[in-house]
Amino acid sequence: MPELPEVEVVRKSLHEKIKQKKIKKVIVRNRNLRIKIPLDFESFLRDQKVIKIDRFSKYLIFHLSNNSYCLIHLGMSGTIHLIDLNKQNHLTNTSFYHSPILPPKHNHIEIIFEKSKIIYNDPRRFGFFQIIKNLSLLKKRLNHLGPEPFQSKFNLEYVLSFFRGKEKNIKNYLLDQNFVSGIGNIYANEILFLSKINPNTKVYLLKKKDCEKIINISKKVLTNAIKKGGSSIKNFKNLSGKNGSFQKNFKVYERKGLNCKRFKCEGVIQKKVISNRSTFFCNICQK
DNA sequence: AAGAGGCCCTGATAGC
DNA sequence: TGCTATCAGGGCCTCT
Repeated sequence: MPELPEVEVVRKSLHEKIKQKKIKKVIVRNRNLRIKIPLDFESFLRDQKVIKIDRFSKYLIFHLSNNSYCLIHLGMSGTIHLIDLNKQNHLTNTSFYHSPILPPKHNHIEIIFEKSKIIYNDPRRFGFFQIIKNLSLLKKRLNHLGPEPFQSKFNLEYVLSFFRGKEKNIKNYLLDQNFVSGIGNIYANEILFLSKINPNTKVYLLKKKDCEKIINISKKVLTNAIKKGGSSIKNFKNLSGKNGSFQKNFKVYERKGLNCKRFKCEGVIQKKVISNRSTFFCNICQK
């Protein structure tokens, strides 16, 4: 599920529902997430107020009342579910994905407030929850991440200087969180299609114009995806109504063998593994 | 230093 | 039907 747009959609809903709420209780059922959850995690969070919920790249950041932070990453399969404790049901008016009936097997963490609770479900356990004690540690923790596509730092000069003399292909760089953060495999494919750039192109061969396109289209694609509520794919089950719909806009992702959607292009979408990730592109308009 | 590859883990699906 | 192989929206680590 989670690239920057999906995480942003989750952040918005969470912020709306639990900001200024006090944590009453925390339950951890499985501490073996990507980062092991320490034994004092529950007691640290208890009685903290969640001041607000931020996001950087694909990370959610809970600001806590004691000036510390809870950093959350959803990995490949992490989802957050909000339960109204009065109704013991999913709140259906949020943008939370997935079925109201959770397979409880992978409900690893619950954070309980007075009238609601959030459940963290993650079958593959590539996600994590981590307490960060203060702002400078938080900055240090996220320091390796490059700018988001929206930031002014992600500009032509930055991109050109990053690419100078580099041998790797462009697909690789869009997925490289040190270069630009927040883009994952789906949006990398979509951005390259809209930029008419072959994912295998070595970055030192890219023209100034190509780099400009990548910058502008990255912003556009992510913004648009956020507007549409993110992308809901695979085993996602509808709640009714307000789910992400950006998957309907996919031009190449999961479209192997289908006709190119570009006006008057006769191409067919190819699928190739590039640096261990499935890569989709048109054999004609992405030269 | 840069780049290739492997690994963490479970579940869904494809192919035999 | 039931087995095995492959693949999945991420990120980190090691080796060369």
